[in-house]
Amino acid sequence: MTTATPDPLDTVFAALADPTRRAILNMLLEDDMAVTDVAEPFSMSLAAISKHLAVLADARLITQEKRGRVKWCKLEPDALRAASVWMQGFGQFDPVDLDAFERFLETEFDHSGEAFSDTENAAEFDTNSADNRLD
Amino acid sequence: MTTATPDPLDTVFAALADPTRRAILNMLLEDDMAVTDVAEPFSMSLAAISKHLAVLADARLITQEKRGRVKWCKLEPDALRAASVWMQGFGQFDPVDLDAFERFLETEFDHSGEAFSDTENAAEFDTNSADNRLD
DNA sequence: CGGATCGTCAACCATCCGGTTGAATATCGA
DNA sequence: TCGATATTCAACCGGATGGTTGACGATCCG
Repeated sequence: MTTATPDPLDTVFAALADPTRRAILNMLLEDDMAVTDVAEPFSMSLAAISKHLAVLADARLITQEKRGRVKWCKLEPDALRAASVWMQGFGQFDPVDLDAFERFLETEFDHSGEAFSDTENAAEFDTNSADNRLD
Repeated sequence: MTTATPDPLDTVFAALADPTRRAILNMLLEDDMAVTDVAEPFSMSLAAISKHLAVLADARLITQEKRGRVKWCKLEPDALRAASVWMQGFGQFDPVDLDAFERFLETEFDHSGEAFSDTENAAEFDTNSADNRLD
């Protein structure tokens, strides 16, 4: 709904602030998934996951398309990139420079290392119970 | 305090999810500031700003050092970089669609190539009241 | 048709969050 | 010492969040 139309970064960062939702994004990195399949590894109700997905969709981090009776969830990385670029501004103590960003993408993406921790890919989430925390 | 020791990314993203706090970070990009000076451009109580700063400090986005009776706030970009790295894992997911990305940016950083600095520094914030919101 | 599956909705609950105000603490400076 | 300045603390409030359960509307399939 988003009746108040807040700053897009508000909703993006708020969506990213929840470990369950970040884990969902990691899962969707692999492939598009149905809601039920997204919910499967988590120890929480389907309704809760459905809400999380709604939050992600509201932040435009994912899109959802209903085909038949199953609703497919798809990662939508543009919003993430926007947030990422916002942060890059701090990393380099410089106003955002799209060209520099593009250069960055081209150079840094090829060493396709595992960028994120994969702590959250860990086959069985139980987001509350501190398994997936290392630092 | 942070009694529950949650994932660092939780607190970082949660801290970034508030426009007042992002504005504060932008201000600290310029220079270290005392709490009172941080509060000055905002139309909210000093106590509220003090709380915001505590949130930022808890997320390690800033550090605070008390010299005399004034507490200096200093930007600490390492945490931001960590979050940034996390997000880049998603960036490489796709061939980068810079056009779509740029469109998204425009909804966020309205005018000019000057991404932040002054859009949110605009002499008087009233973060709730829709001045700096355009979408 | 009728039953199983997919997903959301509605109500409810506990907790967190962002803000307020007023009092308290600490330090500076005359 | 006394008053002004800097900052936090404590209590409170309304609204958002994250979770639950149970009922419900669709859709598939035998």
